[in-house]
Amino acid sequence: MSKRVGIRDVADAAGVSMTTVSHALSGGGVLSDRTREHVRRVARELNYAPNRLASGLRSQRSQTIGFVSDEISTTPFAGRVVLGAQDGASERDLVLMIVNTNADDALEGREIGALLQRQVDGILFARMYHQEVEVPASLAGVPTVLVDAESADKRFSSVVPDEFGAAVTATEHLIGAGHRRIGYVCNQDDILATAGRLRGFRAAMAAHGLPVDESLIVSATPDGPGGRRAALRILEASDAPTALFCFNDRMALGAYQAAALNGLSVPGDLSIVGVDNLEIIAADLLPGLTTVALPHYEMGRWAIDRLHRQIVGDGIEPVQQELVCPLIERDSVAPPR
Amino acid sequence: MSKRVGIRDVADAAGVSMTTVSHALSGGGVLSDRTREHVRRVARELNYAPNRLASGLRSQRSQTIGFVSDEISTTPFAGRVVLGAQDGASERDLVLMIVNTNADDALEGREIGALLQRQVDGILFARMYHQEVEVPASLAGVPTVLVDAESADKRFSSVVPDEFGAAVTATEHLIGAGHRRIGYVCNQDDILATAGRLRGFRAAMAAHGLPVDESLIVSATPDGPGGRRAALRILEASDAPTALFCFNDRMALGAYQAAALNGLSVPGDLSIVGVDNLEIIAADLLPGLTTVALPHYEMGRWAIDRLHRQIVGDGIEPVQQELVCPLIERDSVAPPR
DNA sequence: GCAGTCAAGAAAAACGTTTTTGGAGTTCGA
DNA sequence: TCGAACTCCAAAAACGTTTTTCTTGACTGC
Repeated sequence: MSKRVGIRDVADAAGVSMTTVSHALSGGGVLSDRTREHVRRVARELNYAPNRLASGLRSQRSQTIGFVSDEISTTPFAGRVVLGAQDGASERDLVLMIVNTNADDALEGREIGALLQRQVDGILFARMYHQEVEVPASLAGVPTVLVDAESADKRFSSVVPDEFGAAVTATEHLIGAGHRRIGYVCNQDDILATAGRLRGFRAAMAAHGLPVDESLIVSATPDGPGGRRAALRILEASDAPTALFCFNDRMALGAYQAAALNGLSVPGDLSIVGVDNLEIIAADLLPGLTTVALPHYEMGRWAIDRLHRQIVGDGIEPVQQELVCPLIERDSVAPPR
Repeated sequence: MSKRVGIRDVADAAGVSMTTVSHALSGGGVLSDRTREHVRRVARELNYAPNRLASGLRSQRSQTIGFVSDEISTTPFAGRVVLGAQDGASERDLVLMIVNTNADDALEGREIGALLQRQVDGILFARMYHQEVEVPASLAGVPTVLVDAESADKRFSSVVPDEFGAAVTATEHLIGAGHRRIGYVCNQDDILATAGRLRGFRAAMAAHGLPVDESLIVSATPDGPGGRRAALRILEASDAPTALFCFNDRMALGAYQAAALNGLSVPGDLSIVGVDNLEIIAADLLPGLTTVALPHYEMGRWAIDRLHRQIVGDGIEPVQQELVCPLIERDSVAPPR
């Protein structure tokens, strides 16, 4: 392993100047096709790979994107968003620098500083649950796209799931199967997803002329035990529903347990639809859970695409984008008895 | 937002040379305490943050670590490893560049190249399931630590879970509760985890003088349906076991389903222990699943720590490290009837 | 009181690129 | 035929640091 091969070595080997090599490889400048081809071949033979630190220093483009997330840990969602962003980045020869802030403002400031010091060309500011955020002041001059998050400051582009549409899709799927009394296992946390899905549920019911029985809407913590408690409450109603729409798949898992405890079979006695398409739960449940997928991967890709255009293209207007949530049909929905 | 403030601005403002500023901030060189303090205060006032591209270019230290993973997507494990690595990195003022190879060798080569071009100081080469790997030739001269992976090439440090110990812990927990006939819901894939846990299971049984009934060891795909199938097979034995050790939590979820299908209650009629401590499954199951946690977070941290020492300290010997897997007790284990 | 150390800091070189400027040869219009 | 315009490429400056080398003055030991 001798010395790393630099642009100078390529220039010498090809019998041209460094300038010419740079132009030949980047496609810039005016060069005869013959020279360009020649240089490229020599570069390939020498296995030349430019030092991006140097090139970034000179050109003020590091070809690197910062990804700031609040918690990458507990859910597999984070991974999907990151994966989408990475795939998009990879296609554009970009690399992602990922930092995690543990929802700690001081740490967030430090980590963003670390990214800025490394001259990232732009930043993806991501949250793991769809929510409203305040964008840190340090990002003022930096191209930034919000992921699974929205800001009151509309100068930032953002991409979020269409929560309202997701709930409409799920509810209409149940209505389409013939259900008329439908319960909603709701999240008790006051986040944008909660409000959006509840509105969607009501809107879908209304659109089909179905009354919403408020006693069939019960809120709880958005996890298995919460779903179980909420579902049990709903099922003890005198006129129990034949179907349940659950805020997410973890709550749906709880609803399965509640059904089992009440001696109800899914989907025979009770149809269930979730949201998230949490592979690990939805596919492993018995029967498989019909659910509405959140477009995590797509959000990651969309965000990189947008960010990249904001960086290279000039004067692109910011956009607030909502992405559709597709229904994933499995076996937890059937016509009512 | 005028021009970015550089080291030259600090020098001018403090009335010293750039050299002095550099030394004052980095702690190197010989400077009087008075000058050092003065420069530091001025730098803070100006909000100076060095350009890491430039400093990396000159010092050949980018303060950046590459993280190469095969698939960050489907499991939440990846997130835990990354989080551990990030926390470790953050403490040392390092940043992680994360790339994903989708288990595609060509892409892997390209992505590693992208990292190397950006002059990462070292690389974490991670797999999402404990397995044997061939380290790409391009990493030959680069400080590298293997995470959740081992190589025949012992010049690389690596960190993996103690699979054997995990199985021993789980099995002994069941034996300690009084069980003597224990089934093993095994993974059919031939990966290191499979072999290690099976050996651990056998060793623990043998250590307590218990016979291993081969018909109580059934392999299947390592997911919910696989676990269900395997558990059903085991439970149809004439002399059914009173406890099941499952390769992972997803299979354990399948075992719960099998128990329910056989009218067995957990843990009254059947005790179950899993591996992974997949929060989403283990905590949401009813009853909560007792399981052995895999040290993903710890592996990430350990790897960064090791890598950092390999980078700064010279001539550190490579180490193959196994990390212990702690038992997480919930409610799926009880004495046999 | 003089060569030799030493402390403190400045000047300059270096890192590996990209970009700007410049220069030699060719073609072209008048 | 002469300058202008163009083509192709090279030389040099620039990016913002760190590191090496150099300078200056003060202090030692004898």
